[in-house]
Amino acid sequence: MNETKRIEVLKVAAHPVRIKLLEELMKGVKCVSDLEEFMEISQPNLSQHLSALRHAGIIDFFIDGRLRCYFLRNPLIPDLLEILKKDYPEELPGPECCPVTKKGTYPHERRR
Amino acid sequence: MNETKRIEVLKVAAHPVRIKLLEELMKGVKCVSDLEEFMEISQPNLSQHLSALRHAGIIDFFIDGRLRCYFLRNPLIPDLLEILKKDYPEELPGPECCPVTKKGTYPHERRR
DNA sequence: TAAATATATAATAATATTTGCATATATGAA
DNA sequence: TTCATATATGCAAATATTATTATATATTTA
Repeated sequence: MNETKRIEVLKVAAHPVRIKLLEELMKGVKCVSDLEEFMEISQPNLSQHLSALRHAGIIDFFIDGRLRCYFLRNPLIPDLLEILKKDYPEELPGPECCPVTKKGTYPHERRR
Repeated sequence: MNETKRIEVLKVAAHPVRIKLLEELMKGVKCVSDLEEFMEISQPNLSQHLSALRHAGIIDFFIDGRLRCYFLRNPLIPDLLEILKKDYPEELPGPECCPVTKKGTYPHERRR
C-alpha cells in the first residue's frame, strides 16, 4: 500500500460516523442491522458510509443469507483507532532555540 | 483532546499536500519560503493549507521579522505520520469461522 | 409464488473543500 | 519614505461530501 493510498484511507476514515463504525467492527464481524442499532442514522445513510469504507478497501463483507457481515480489512485501522484513544501531552514541545534555515534564525517572539 | 477533536485533526491532516507539509515540519521548524521550495503549489495555496493546519491546532508559528516559522504542535501527528510509513501486511486476517451475533452466524461464503 | 426482511442504489439538495487569481498587509532595506 | 520581500486574505468557480427521500434488489419464509 503506497502513501497516496494510505492518505486516501485516512481521509475516508476521518468522519465521526465512520470512526464509530470502525470502532464497532474492531470488536468483530457485524451485520448491517447489528450496526444499525448503534448508529443514530438512517439505514440508507449507514449503507452509504459502509460503501465508502468498502471502496477505500477499509472493510469488506461476507454474505450470510440476506445478511451482509462486515469486517475490518485494512491493517492501518487498528493503529489509527489507537491514536484516537491514546494519552498524549497537550502539545508537542516547542522548537528548541534556535534552529537555522536558509532564510533566517528562529524562533524569536511567539505569535500574538 | 477529546475524540471529536481528534477526528477533526485527522480530517484536516488527510490531504496529500498537508501530509507533505507535516512530514517536512517533522524535521524541524521551517518558514513559509523554505516550505515553498518543496511544494509544487502556489504561494497563496500553500498559505491556505498552512492556515487550515493552524486552525485545527496542528501547527503553530513564531515570527522572525518578516518570516513565519512554522512548527508542529499537535501530539498526534508523529504517530499519524508513522502509520503512513510503517510496514503492514496486505490485509488484516479475515474473521475466524464463525462468530455469532443476534442476527446470524457468520461468515459463510465470501462476497462476489 | 407472494410477502417480509435486509440492504443497496439513485437522485437530489445542502454544504464544504479546493484551487486560482487578484490584492492586501507587514517588515526590513535603501 | 519608498521599495522589495514574505506571507496572508478575499472571492469566485469547480468539485466533492453528506444526508434525505424514494425506490430497487436479493433472500428467506409462508
